[in-house]
Parts: sequence; structure tokens; C-alpha cells
Amino acid sequence: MSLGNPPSAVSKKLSAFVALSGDELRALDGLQSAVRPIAPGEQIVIEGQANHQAFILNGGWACSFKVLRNGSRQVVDFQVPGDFLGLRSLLLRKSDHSFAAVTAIEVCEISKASLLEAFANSPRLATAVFWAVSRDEAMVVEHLVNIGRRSATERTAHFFLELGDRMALIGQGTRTAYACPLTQYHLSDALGLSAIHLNRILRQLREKKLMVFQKGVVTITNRKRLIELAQFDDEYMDENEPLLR
Amino acid sequence: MSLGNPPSAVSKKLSAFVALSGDELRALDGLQSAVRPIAPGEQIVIEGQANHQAFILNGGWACSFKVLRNGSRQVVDFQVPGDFLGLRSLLLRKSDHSFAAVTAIEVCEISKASLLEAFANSPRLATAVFWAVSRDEAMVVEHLVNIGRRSATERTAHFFLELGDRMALIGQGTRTAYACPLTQYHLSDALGLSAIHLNRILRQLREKKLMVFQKGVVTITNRKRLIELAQFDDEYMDENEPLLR
DNA sequence: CGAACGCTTGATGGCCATCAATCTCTGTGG
DNA sequence: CCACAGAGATTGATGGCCATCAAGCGTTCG
Repeated sequence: MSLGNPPSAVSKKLSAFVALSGDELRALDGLQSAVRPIAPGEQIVIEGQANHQAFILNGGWACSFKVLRNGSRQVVDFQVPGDFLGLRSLLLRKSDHSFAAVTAIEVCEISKASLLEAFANSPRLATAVFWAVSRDEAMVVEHLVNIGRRSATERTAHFFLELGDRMALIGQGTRTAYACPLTQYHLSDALGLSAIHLNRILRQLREKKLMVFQKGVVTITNRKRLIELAQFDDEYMDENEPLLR
Repeated sequence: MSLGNPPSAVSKKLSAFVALSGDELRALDGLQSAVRPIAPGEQIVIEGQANHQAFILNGGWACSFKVLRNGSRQVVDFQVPGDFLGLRSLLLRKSDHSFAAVTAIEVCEISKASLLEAFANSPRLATAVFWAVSRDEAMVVEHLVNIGRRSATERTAHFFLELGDRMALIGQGTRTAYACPLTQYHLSDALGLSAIHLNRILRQLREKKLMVFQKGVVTITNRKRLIELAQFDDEYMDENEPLLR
């Protein structure tokens, strides 16, 4: 990162797993070319698009999703600051899903050339990036389990617990209290539920005094019982100790 | 591959996307160390296991899955000959899911050292391997959409269409007729359904003369209508033309 | 030959989708 | 400044999809 700048979300996230030197942090910065602001709701990459790019999300929230012909939508994952967009499908000729801005966001393109160069020069940075991609994959898999085999209540609880871990990791809030700009429609599309049913689930969780999601803020009131309910095991997040010191 | 041997499933699969030279095919062979036979039902990697390895599946069918504490199981993906096992989570300290043999299988470990060496010496081979991993990811994502937003019938149809493409790719059967050793329990765990309901769905598909799955054989009777029903779009399989000639 | 496994069918009920309506809040233009 | 539109949240009513319980069948294998 540049001298004097506060650490970016991405460097904060990667540093939690691989201790990066000043040179490596500068190389990480070097990956980022032109910064581009995007308005809420706008699409960055459209499913089926050729020559798609990868990005780093510097600020704001985005989501990756697929739309079916009958109009229903499945959100695959949300991206928070510090996350990569589209890195895992960079090798496919056409993007296998779409990306859209949830809030106003700021992304910067990752140039393929500088990525390869950085990997060649800094194996530790390469490790950190691959780790991040692997973690994202593990989250998609857990998301699959969530939808396939958990009830609506468990699913919802699980989702907010995972999100809490992610937000704490990048220093935006804590595991039990964080800002969340998603609408109930976003959530229901991620959880494979109708927005109406999700609303009832949220009410139940509130009434059981487990967690509250209102006005863009998540407050987990009883984390222990919520974890129990969701059968949440954070092992797959792989964040309990640094990978490389 | 060794002189005179028939092409392995993995080389057949990768060759469909990246034209590999004799040297590169030999490097691919060099990744494979000791061949290990595994009995049906046996687990190869157990969720949470540290120091897990990656494998190439030479013959037979395997599956990757997660088990919840309440005993229900979610199959993430099935692996057919030529597929990699555990490659995408190699960087995580603990495996995020389990692998088990469906039929009797033969796997060989991928040595990390030889993998890195092969990547350094043969960028084309590296591209081919990354492509395969990316395609597998795209399949997991599509699987997520399948479970989240398609009805049981659509889901089931989609599953068999995808599988047909995969089997045809490795030259074991055609897109509309192939052997499939999975039980209805395997299938229901993959599709997030009860085995009983899946059974009824299969009957309906049979009665509608769209497809038959019986005695270990899948026969797609009316592929066009099945594709329509499932809203199947094979774009995400990224196999409509070679990546590198 | 019995046990185990896999497949099949019937009956019942619950979870969750869908339709419909209301309410709040915010932003916008007249 | 207010009327209005639109997005988001909320609640009620109804019904269908699919889970679950229960039972029986065929096949394989020890």
C-alpha cells in the first residue's frame, strides 16, 4: 500500500492469513489499476459475457448471481470490501454468472499481466490470493449445503453467522454486530426462499431473541444459541490461525 | 502417457480443451504417483482432515459431500474418471468436505512438488488444469442454482443432462445414453430431496417419455424436451470449442 | 435362506410458495 | 409543501410441493 494510506480491505484480509512484507503489499497494490465507481444495482459482468475481467472490490457490497429463464434469481455469494470478483472464472471463455453492485461500490480491474508477474515475483502473495479464492469456494460449497439440507430458519441463521465472521475479518464491525445493506429480496434470493417467508423467519429469530436484522444493521443477540440452531461450524472459513507467518 | 497405452480419462478430458504435446502428456502422467484402489463406500478424505491430498480419479465414480450433525448429507459433486479430487481445497489447512468412493475406484495421489514443477515447465498444462478446476467450480455454482431455484423435476432433469455431457466428454457413453452406478440415495443427497420423492420424480420422467434411469443405465429419450423442462444451458460447461489449439 | 440393500407405492402432514393487502419511509416533482 | 410514486417491510389466507412414516417388493450375497 502507498505510504501513509490506511491498509485497504484486501490487504487486511490477506494479511490475516499470510504475513506480507512491504514489497508484497506494494505488489498487491500494483495489481490494482483504474478505480471505477459503480452505481447501486448496476451490473459489472453479465452472465455469458466473453472477455470478462476480474476485479477487487474496494468499497461497498456486490453480489454474484444467476438468473433463470422463468425470472427467478439465485444469488451465489455476496462480496464485501476486500473480496475478489470473477477471479475464479477468469479462465472460462464466458463468465458463468453475473455480478451487480448492491450499494454504490468502487472496484478496480485486475490486469492479467500484472497478476502473473506478481505471482512469479512473490510466491507468498500468490499463496495469499489462492487462499482467498479457495476460501470463497469453500463458502459456495457451504452455501450449497445450506440450501440443500437446512431448514429456512437454520439457513438464515447460518448466513448471518458467516457474514459476521467475514465482516469482523475486514474490520467492519464485529461478529455479533455489523452493518448490512442487503434488502430482504437480496437475502431471499441468496437463501432460496420467498421474500415473504424470509420476513417471517426474521421475525421468529427476533422473537426468540437470537438476532435482529433491521434498518441495515445485524445484531446477534445470542450467538451461542444461534450457532447451535444453525449447526454453524466455522472450520470451512479456515481463519483460525495464520497460514504463513 | 506411456507408449502404447490408451489415453487416460484425464488426458482425454484435458486434451479436449488444450491441445497437449507428447511432452505435456508425459508431464501429466508424471503427476501421478502410486495408484491406489479403494473399495465402494470407503472414504478417501474426511471433512476436517489436515494434510489432505489431491488425487486424480483413474476409474470408477466418487463423490464429495458434507454431513450435518443431524445426519443428513449433501453431496456437492460426483467425480467420474479423469476428474480431480480435492484440488481446489488443497490450500486450506483442513479439508472442507469429505470424499468417498461410490463404486470401486482407482485413484493416484498428486504430489504437490511434481505439480508445481509441471506448472513451471509447462504453462499449457497449467492452463489445462486450471481450466478443469474452473469448470468444476462452475458446476458447483450451477448445482447451487439448481437446488435453490428449480423444482424437483427440473433439478433432476438438469442433473442427468449435465452428467450426460460429462460422460460423453470422457468417451464413456453418449449424452443421451450412459452407465450410471449411483443409487437413488446418492441422487437424492445430491439434489436435496428425499429418496422417496426422487423415486416419484423418476417415474414421472419415465411416464412422460423424457428419460429413463433404471438398472444403472440412463437413457434420455427426448433430449430436446428434457432440456426445455430443465432450462438446461450448457454454456457453463465451457466445452463448445477448444481453449488453446 | 435370511439379511441387507435398493426400489416402489400409499397416506398424512408440514414447510414454504403464492396471492393479496396494508404500512412505512424515502425521494421527487408539481 | 404536499401529493404521489416506488421500494421495502409486514401480515393474513390458501394451497401445493415435498418430507416423513409405513409397508411391501425384488435382487444380491454371505
